[in-house]
Amino acid sequence: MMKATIEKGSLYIFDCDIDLYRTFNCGQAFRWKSVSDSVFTCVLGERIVTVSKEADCIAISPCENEIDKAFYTHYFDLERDYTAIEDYMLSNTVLSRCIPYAKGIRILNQAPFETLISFIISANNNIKRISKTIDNLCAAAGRRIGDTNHYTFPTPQSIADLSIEDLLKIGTGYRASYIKDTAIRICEGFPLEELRDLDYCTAKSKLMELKGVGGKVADCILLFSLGHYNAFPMDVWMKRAVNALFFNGKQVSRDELCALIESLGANAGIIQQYIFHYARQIGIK
DNA sequence: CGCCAGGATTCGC
DNA sequence: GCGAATCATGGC
Repeated sequence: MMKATIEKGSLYIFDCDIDLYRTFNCGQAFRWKSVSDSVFTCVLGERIVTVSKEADCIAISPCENEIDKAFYTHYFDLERDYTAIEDYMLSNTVLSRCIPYAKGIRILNQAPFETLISFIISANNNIKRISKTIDNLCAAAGRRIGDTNHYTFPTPQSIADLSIEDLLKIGTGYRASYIKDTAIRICEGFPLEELRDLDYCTAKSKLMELKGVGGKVADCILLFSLGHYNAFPMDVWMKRAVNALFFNGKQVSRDELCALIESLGANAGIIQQYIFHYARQIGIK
């Protein structure tokens, strides 16, 4: 059990080996900004959240009550035993290579609609520009918080209300119509939150009904916002990493890939994120 | 400048 | 069901 206390508007978690930098920069989230080496900030829901770490203690604010604490516990996936996952990886000759580069990553439980739109934007795009485009989208259609430079992520309706020209100006490129169409589908009642309770394959198929959502983007949404930890997103980095790490550089068949993912078990998606970050850190080719 | 990016869609077979 | 062309655009 994690040790935690709420004090003076902050939540303190003790004996926590999360690596904040890796967690916020491993390609699962696009809006966290670093204030310093150990302090990061992001808008979550309607408020500006700040997280810092000193030794093995992380501080999260604002936190006023048990409801806030429960939100952060879920968001940062604090109840999961990541040590067990990392120990499993260390026991595997191939996976152990990722640990020095990726130890301390947590899979965040992000807001599904934000994750959906963010990963539609991610298609055939680079992480720097994805972040910038999302920031533009928030400034254009989100709500400004006080007189700060922070904005909430837009509601489905406020994105649906944007014109294609607006979305192009923001920098979404050819994904503009996908974003608008998908936002409209959500407004019309697409059961995004309910995908959490469906089995993985059914939830993935349902997501892929949305414009701009193919298999890889669906896996990202399932893994980063809907609790499907077996989802295993395969982008260009992961393809290179899997080829290099598990198949000695040879091309992989679909069946071989499925067998590999299956062998990684219920936490395959979490392991995937460690591999992904490793691949990017070493600049795998 | 040319190539790349957490790919999806569309089309032809 | 599978390969190839196409898509918009900043980063490097």
